[in-house]
Amino acid sequence: MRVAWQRYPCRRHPIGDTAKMENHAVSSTPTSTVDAVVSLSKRRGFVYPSSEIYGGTRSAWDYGPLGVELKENIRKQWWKFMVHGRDDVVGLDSAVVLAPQAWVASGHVDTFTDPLTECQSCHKRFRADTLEEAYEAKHGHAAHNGLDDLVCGNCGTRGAFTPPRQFSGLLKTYLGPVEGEEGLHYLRPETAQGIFLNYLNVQQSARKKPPFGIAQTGKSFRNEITPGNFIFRTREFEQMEMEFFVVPGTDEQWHQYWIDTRWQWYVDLGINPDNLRLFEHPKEKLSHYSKRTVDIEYRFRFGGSEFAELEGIANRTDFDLKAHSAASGADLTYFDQDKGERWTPYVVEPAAGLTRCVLAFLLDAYHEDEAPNAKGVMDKRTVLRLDPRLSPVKVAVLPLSRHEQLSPKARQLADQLRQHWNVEFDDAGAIGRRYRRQDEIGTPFCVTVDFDTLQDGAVTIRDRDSMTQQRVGLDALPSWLLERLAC
RNA sequence: GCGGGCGUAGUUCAAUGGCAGAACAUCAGCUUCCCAAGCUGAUAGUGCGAGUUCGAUUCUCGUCGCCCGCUCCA
Repeated sequence: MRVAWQRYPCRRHPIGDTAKMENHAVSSTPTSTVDAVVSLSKRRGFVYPSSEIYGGTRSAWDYGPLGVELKENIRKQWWKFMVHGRDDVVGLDSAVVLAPQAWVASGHVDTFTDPLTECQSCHKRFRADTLEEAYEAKHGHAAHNGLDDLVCGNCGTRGAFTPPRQFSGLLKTYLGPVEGEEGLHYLRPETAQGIFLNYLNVQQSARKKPPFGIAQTGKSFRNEITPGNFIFRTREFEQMEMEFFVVPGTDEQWHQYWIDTRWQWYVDLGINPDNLRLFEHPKEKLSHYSKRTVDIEYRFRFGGSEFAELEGIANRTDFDLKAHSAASGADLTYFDQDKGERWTPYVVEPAAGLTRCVLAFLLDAYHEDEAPNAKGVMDKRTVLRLDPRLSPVKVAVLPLSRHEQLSPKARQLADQLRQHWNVEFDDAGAIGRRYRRQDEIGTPFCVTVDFDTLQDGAVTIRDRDSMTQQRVGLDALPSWLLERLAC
């Protein structure tokens, strides 16, 4: 009944000395960080395969007790940074199912539908429309017999293409009592359009004038041909998007501003900048709405590629507002009183993948090092060096033993701290083991109640990163923690 | 969707056409336990479904899932 929790066969990017391991690709069992994180995720309750007891489903993964904390903490930090921390951005939470016309106007119904064909000789897949366009460009006329006249660019076989199949990236659903074309709606493939549809509402009710932004987080759905790489590409995923409306002509400066600002966000939350890079989309491959797009990529170290997209920062120009204005008849222009002009704002969009962020933060935080165990022997220690703002559990309260005097006292302390933070109480097993358990899930502080506590009213605080201990009085404990857990 | 590889406790691995084992992890208990300590005990598995067979975890087929490639781009 269980989904096979198979290790990635990728042996190219083991932990530690990559170059050394490449020379020994056949030796032992090298483990990539992705492997280790996938395994940890299930074991400790960050991420599970969805519908596992039914054999699983490719479309999604489920977030367990620790995963939901991490995901929500990332969302919270994004919102704090992008909305609460700024005077020029406000929030929104629009519906997942919008009026279907919105997706026609936005271009998604057209551009998310690709006629795919496959060469029966070499099984390589192509978009039928681009093949036909290429033929026409080369020969000056359309192919008389359609795909049958075309030669496979990969293997050279002529006329081996299958009839094109329409492949839509949009997930459909049917609303209303009768399942029919009248009820056809789409699940949003991006949260952005909900923002554009509410542009006028927000602009007027929040009394904002460009430059200003509207931010929204939430689920989006895409009928990906091939989901994969753990939670990197799924058909159901979560986004954190902000549409920033600016005066035309200032869009390029704002675009650069958001590229820099978003980069800084990741670094500030602990991502190693060496694992980040920018990727400039080639002009000919830009999305239908974009004038320029720069991705922030993270070194995920998947089998096929080192870096992959974490966030895309696009200059969407006035494409969306103009398209919705034309299709709906609504006037989405802005009247500039200073200039006495009416114009349609340009839009700069930092669009991040929340679920991708979960993976990036997990991978970047994952460390294996050595620490002496009780016998003084060096032992493997797995530690998630998450920024405390992101840690699922902020404080673990651990009685030194299960002695009848310690556990109740520790429980009491845990209940007290729980009013401020997500706190875990654990009295099962040896103290060293419990420290290691907390290391593995990234808990920054462990508070130990011991026999001295009963006398002096103080506890031992153990720091995850420095592996140091210090004694703090119970009265001073909340403020001590508050100072270090600014969240 | 197509091609290739893979599927045994939570994890890492054994074994077998005839009762599926271990280690670690987990849980319970003992120990004034500060970095996965020790002792005792317990839970737990052949992804799912057919077929061949007296008997299938093992052989065959299908299916589901994972990995690689085509593709997708938050």
